[in-house]
Amino acid sequence: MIYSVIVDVSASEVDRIFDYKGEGYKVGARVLVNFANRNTEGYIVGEKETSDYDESKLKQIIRPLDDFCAISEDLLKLSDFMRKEYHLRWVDVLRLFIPAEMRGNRVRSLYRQQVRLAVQDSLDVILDGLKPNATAQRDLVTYLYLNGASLAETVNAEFGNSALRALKQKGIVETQDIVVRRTPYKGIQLNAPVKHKLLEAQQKAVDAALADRTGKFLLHGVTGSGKTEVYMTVIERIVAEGKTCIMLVPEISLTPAALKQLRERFGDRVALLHSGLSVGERYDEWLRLKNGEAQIAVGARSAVFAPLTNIGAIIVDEEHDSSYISDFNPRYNTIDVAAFRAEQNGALLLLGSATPSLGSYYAAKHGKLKLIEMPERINKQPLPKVEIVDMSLETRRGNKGIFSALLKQRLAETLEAGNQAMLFLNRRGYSSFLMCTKCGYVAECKNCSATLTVHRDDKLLKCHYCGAAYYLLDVCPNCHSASFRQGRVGTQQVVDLLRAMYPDVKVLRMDADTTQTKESHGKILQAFADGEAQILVGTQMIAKGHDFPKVTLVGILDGDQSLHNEDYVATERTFQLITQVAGRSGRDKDKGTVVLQTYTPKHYCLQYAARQDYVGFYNYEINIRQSACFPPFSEIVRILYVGEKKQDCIDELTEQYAALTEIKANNPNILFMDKMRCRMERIENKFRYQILFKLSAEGTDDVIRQIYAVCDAKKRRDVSVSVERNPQNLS
DNA sequence: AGCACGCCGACT
DNA sequence: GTCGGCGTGCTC
Repeated sequence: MIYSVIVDVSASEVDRIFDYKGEGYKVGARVLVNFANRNTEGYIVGEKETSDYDESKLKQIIRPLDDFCAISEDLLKLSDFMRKEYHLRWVDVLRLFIPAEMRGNRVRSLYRQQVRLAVQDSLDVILDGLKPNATAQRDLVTYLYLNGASLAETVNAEFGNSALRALKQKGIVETQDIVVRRTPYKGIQLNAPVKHKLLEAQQKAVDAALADRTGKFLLHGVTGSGKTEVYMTVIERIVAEGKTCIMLVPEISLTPAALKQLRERFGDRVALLHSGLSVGERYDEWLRLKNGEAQIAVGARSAVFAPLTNIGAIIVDEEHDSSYISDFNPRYNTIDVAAFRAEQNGALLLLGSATPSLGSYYAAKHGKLKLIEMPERINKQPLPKVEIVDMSLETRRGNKGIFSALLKQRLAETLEAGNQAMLFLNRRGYSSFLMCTKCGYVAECKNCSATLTVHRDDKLLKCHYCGAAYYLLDVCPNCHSASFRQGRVGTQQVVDLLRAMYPDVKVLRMDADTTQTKESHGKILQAFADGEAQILVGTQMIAKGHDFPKVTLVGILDGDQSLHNEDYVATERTFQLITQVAGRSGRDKDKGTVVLQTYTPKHYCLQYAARQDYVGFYNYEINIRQSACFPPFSEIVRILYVGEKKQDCIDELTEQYAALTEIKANNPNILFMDKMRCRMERIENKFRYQILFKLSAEGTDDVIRQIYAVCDAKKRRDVSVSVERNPQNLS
């Protein structure tokens, strides 16, 4: 038999099928092959009788790499869809489907010695055969008789290693190597699951979803409306029918509390797939899904590739979350993938959010998704009151600080009442730039076209694009003046200011700088939940999914920040962010308030966000999108040219632009096309240029294929050309 | 991606 | 003379 193999080398030059000879392999299996004179791992993606290549020159597959077929037929089809849809290398897609450490044999199953009785006799008979003074041996035998087979390490710890050795020699016990599964969070204390009676709205939502087992649904439920319970009930029902489920959540919301709840509810039937697990744990959880020991996969976006068959439901929580869009290598949209898998398996797809993405809500409005609404909070609690503060008025009144008078007042009240506050500012560091007041010099990164951010706690200037760090300047390198002006306030400075204002109040900060290690993230949240601090200052990572009952005040320090980007999604993202941050306030009995500071208090986005009026915002924004012809009324495509040599990038772009101009000439689906430098012309010492397209919303498959073809024909080895469909940021 | 092959500059 | 720079081509 001849097998089509994709070798596990991520380079476009070898991302094509190579034929090998072999016998008895399964399509989808991982194999070892000799490629270009060295041994390489590969994936079998097809089998055939004859090869187009000179068959006498075909090499033999060396051996299989696993004792199972790593990639199912379904997933192989999905990989084919993805590589075509997103123009990805086949290997890069296949690599998504298996735990990373399986490649290069860096992880394997964990084996442990198990001890068991080797004889069938009754306990008395066995004990009779042992000397009365051999107490350890007698105890061990009794233990095994009562408890059955046990791990050698447990037994040895209890009865000593010599007892085991002696019994083994006598043939009374035997040992055997067995696979033990590494279970994540084994230590957590599980309580009996709390079964909430579903409220009417929840029951209706469940019924609606289960009424069509192959339907695609958008569940729009305000924060606190109890969506999680709906997901859980759907999963329970589907699993009871003998099918499997996938539930996707933003990585950040997989808190220990959420995991505990899942384990309590579903026990061993759930497998967790996320970055917090150890390598071995992740592999074992994957295997449990693969061989059917677990039926429910829960995890961040990559869990959409869970090795399940017979999937009955795929649930995507917080479907608007940007983490579902992988924005580099390999780029894909998790929701598209989920929809494909759902269709492939005849499963139901349930997308849920309090602030659905505009595209999803539009799809729901036009019948492509079935809309389920849950407009009320569980406890009928009012949503927090949002107070908008006009910061320009504040400045005119002489307050040049970052805190408005109202925020200071609310903060004082909150602390007075013994409650907690969260302050949100989507800008980390101390201040956004450093400028010499005398000559106007601004500190810039030497690898990127970016200004450097001041980081006062480690006395550094940092580049937020490439991570480079420089010593904080005492004097201007240009004119030697020692007087500097600082840019806009960042989280570090907010903390400093708060500490100066309230010397006795504990303040925690959570941003990319304070969460560099894996656990630090959870630690900060836990400390805040435990009341170790009264104020938490953070970037958008504090916005999602955490439930702090004592928080009664949320301050949004710079509500404008993300609003006035040239990006067409900026308004949508701002709305989602503010709604989410605001949702952190007053989750318990105490009523919450939100102070929203802005220089544009009349902006519709902020007005709707303040009223938590999603539908109002949607109607307004969708009109803007329509009149400006932005998604979902069109598709934005960008081709990105990146390379170390500026002229090479420009030359490659120019040539391809010429070819594309011809395509555009007779293609009405290309509404707009232009070439330009990127907003960040240089990142990490590489130059960046782009061609931007606006395509009509429908019937663009053919255009896309032509664009891909032009890109594939690139001539320069050291210029990378990539295509992004609906890119999330155009930096 | 790697690696071999091949063709021009400055060194013991 | 030759060691080694990196441009180019190939991998079933």
